[in-house]
Amino acid sequence: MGRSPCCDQDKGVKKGPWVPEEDDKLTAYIEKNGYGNWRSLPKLAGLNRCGKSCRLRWMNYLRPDIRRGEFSDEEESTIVRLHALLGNKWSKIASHLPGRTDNEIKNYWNTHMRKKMLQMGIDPITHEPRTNDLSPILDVSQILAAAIGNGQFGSSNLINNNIALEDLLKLQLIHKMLQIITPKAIPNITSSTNSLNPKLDSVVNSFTTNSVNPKPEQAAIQLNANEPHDFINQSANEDFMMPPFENIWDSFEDNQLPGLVTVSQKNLNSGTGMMPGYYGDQLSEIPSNGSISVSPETSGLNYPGTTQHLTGSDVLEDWEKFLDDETSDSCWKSFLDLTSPTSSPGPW
DNA sequence: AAAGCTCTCAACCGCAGTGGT
DNA sequence: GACCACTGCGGTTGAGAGCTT
Repeated sequence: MGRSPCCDQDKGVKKGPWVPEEDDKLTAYIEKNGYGNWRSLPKLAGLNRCGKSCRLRWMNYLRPDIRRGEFSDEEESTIVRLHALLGNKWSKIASHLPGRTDNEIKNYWNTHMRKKMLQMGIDPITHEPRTNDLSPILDVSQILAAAIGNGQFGSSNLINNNIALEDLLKLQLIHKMLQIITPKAIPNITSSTNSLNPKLDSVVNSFTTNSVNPKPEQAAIQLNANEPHDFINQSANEDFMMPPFENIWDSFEDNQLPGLVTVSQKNLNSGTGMMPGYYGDQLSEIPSNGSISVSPETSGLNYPGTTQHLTGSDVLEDWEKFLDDETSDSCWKSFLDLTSPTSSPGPW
């Protein structure tokens, strides 16, 4: 429509907070004449304001039926109900709350109720429980990052402790998977440790990219083709630094996860233990329609014991089975024990 | 006590909708 | 149907009050 703003032709009109004299003038005029033509009202009322500003002041502040003060519990629940129904239609919500203005409700929502809902774990937009609230899992990652950062992994303790390395890799794996599922909710972990030990890095890589899940010892032997290294029996005095968290994973291509890290003694011995949702060492993304289209032919890999999944729910079912499976039971039990706040202190 | 930070909310801005010509 | 005037709405801003360090 290309219309100029209402105040353009009222050059020199006052802006900003209203003073009591202005309020009095506006109130007196409207009480005597009523309101109708906001554009001409300021002149008639003797105000150096634009009509829009006068209307807003009257509607949001001076109107005699304005109700001030705290919102009652009943008003709050009405707002929540109506917001769930109408969204940010503040004027419509206000029409159900006598004496409250759209501006007041909007402000109250943005400053109080939004916060309250977030604290309750409810998404203030959808009014659904927040499914992306992964703070407990993030905490695990934070523990890991802190452990790496404060140097607890910077000693040979880790090297002499396969359990610790296993647990570390489990954490990494979970973190990476969560990043793929909800990349926005799971940020990259940045470690304060910047010096990357290429030896250990290659160990971790061979560990995690090997689809047959080698024992840590085997991985250590493969550490460097040109320079075989006794990783496990490395001297306690040798300065080993854990690679920054993200470096371990940056070596993988997008949407591609490594083969499963050894998860239990049983798996260790059998060399099995593929995670559901994997096609060999390829993880296919679950598209929005829930169906997956990766064939073993295209991936070139097909491992015994893995299922071909057609839908996202298949993958989830397999995950459930995997998590319930006694073969992985000990792995997850020890992992959960390790990360539980009530557990005895772990390797970090 | 003072400086810095956070929070609140009145007011502004731009745009969409509506009705009149 | 095109244009214009006006109203109403929702997002955003910024001054000042309150709180923390």
